[in-house]
Amino acid sequence: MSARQYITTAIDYPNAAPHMGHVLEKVLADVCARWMRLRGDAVRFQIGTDEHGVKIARKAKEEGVMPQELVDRNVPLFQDLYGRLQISYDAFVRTTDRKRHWPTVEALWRKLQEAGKLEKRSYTGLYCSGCERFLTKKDLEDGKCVTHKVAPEEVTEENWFFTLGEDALWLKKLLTKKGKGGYTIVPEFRAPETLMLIEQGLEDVSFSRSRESLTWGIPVPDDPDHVMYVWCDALTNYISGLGFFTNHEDRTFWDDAQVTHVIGKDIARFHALIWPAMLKAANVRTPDTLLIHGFLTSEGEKMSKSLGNVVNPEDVLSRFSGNPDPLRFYLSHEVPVGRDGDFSWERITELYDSALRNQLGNLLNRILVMLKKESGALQIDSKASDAKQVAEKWASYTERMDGFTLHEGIKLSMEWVRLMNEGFNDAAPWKIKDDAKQKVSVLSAFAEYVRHVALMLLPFIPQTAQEISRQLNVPYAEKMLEKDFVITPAMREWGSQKDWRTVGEPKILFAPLE
RNA sequence: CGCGGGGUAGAGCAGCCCGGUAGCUCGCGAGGCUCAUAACCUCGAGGUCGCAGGUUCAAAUCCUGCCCCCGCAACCA
Repeated sequence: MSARQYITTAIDYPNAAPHMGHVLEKVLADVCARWMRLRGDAVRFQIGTDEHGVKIARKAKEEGVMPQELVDRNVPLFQDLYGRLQISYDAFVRTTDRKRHWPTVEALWRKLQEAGKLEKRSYTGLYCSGCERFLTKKDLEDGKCVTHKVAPEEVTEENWFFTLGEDALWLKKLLTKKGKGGYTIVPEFRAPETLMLIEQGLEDVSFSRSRESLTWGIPVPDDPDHVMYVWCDALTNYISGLGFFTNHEDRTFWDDAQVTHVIGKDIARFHALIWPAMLKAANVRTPDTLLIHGFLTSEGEKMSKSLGNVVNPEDVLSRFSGNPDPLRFYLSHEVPVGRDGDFSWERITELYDSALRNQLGNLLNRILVMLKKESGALQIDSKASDAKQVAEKWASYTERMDGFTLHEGIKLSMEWVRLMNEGFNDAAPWKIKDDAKQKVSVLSAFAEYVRHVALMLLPFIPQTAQEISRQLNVPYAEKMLEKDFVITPAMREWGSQKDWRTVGEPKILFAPLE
C-alpha cells in the first residue's frame, strides 16, 4: 500500500443544517481515513463547505442577513456535528476563505485561461426566474418549468466556457486505465455509467455567471462583470487546501500521494470529467480514486421535507445519549459502500440491541466478569489453531478494507463476535470447577480474541473499540485514538502482547435504551 | 427504445461474473444453558429465487422477450 494518502469528501452546501446525507459521506470517508492511518499510511483527510451560489444568496435575503452572516452561522453546525461524530478530518476548507481558498482559485482560473481552455461566448438559454437558473430540455414539460409551471424566458448573456468537449478522448483513456496514472472509479458499476456519458458526447461547461445573475461568488480575474460558477470555485478546494499556486504551496499530499475523492453519485460526473480536465489543463496530476456513495432514504422513502421523514442527525445522536458509535455502526453496517441505503429508526434500534449490546457488549462482559472472579490475571497460551484463525481473519478483513468494501469488513468482524459467543458456550468455562488454571487459560483466549476484534472495529466505532480495549486493559488502549496509532503486524498476532497480564473492571458497554 | 440500480423466506440482503443440494442477519416458534446487559447457544417453521420462453444432463446463476419498483442530482446546485 502507498505510504501517503490524501482523502477528501465533497464540500457541503451550508444553506441549511446538515442532514443524514452529509453524515453518510463523512462517516464513510472517516472510516477510510482511519483505516489508512491504522495500516500505517500518512493520511491527510480534508472536508469543507461550498459557501457561494444563488441559493445561499437567496436564503440570506429571505432571512434579511448578509450571505456571509448566514454561512458563518451555519458552517459551525457542520463542524460541530462532525466533531461529535468523531470525523477525524485534518483540514476544513471554506470557499469564502479569501486567504486560503481564493488565491488558488484565481491562480487556477488564470492557468486554465493560459492553457486556452476558457472561452468567452454568448450564451442563449431558457431562464426560469423561479429557479434563478437556466433550464435544459429535461427541466421542461410542455415548454414550462417542471417546478414552477411557468414558461421560461429566453435570455442571452455572456459566459466563460470551459472547453470540456475536446477532452473526451483522453478522459476516456484516463478512466479506463488501470492502476497508476489511471483514475479508478469505485464501485466498479459506476465506471461504465461515466464512460457512457463520454460516449454521448461532452459539451463545454459554463464556468461563469454574469454579475447580475450571481453576485455571491469569487469574481473572475480581470473581468469584473463575471463571477465564477461553482466548478472552478468548489472543486478547487481539493488543492486550495494544499495552498496550490501560492507561496505556501505544499504538494506533499498530492504529487506523491494516493488521492481519493469521496463523493455522492449526484456529483460523480463532475468529479470524473470536469475536475481531471481542469487539473490537466493546469498541468497538475489527476487524482487516483473516485469513491462514489449512494443516497439514503428514510424509512424506505426518499427523504423530503414534504413527506416529513427527514432524519436529523442530532436526533440520532441524542437517542444514544450523544454516543456517535451506534450511528457510525449503522451507516457502516447497513449501507453497502456505493449502494443506496435506508435509515430506519426500528432498524437502528434493532441493530443496537442485537449487535452492539447483546453480541458485542455482552461477550466482553461475560468474559471479564469471569476473569475477575479468578483474580483478573491472564494466561494466554500459544496454540497453533488460534494463531491460524486470527491470521485468517486479519487477512480477509484487510482485503475487504483495502478494497473499499468496508461494509464487508465490519460484517466480518461482527460475524466473528457471533462465533466467539458460540465458542464461549461450547467451552463452558463456568463448568470448570476444579482446575483454576485451565479456567483462566480458556477465558484468556477469549479475551485475546476480543482484543483483535476491537482493533478491527476501530475504524468504524473508535470510541467503543477503545473502551473495549480499556476494559481488557491492553497496554496500547490509551493510544488507540491518536492519529499516529498504527496496528502493527505484531498486534495482529496471537498472544503478542506480552506486557498484558491482567484485565480491567467490566462495565456495561452499551446500556439498554430508555 | 434517455441513463442507471433493483425485483431471492415476514423485513433487510448475499449468491449471479466462473451454471451442479437456496444462504446470512433480524424477527418468529420450540429447546438448552445459567458465566453474562431477560443476555448467549441449538434446532425449527417460512421461499414456484418478478413473469414467459430458450440453451443445457443440470439455471437464482447463461441467452431472448416482457412486467413491476426505485433513483437521476438531496431540500430542491
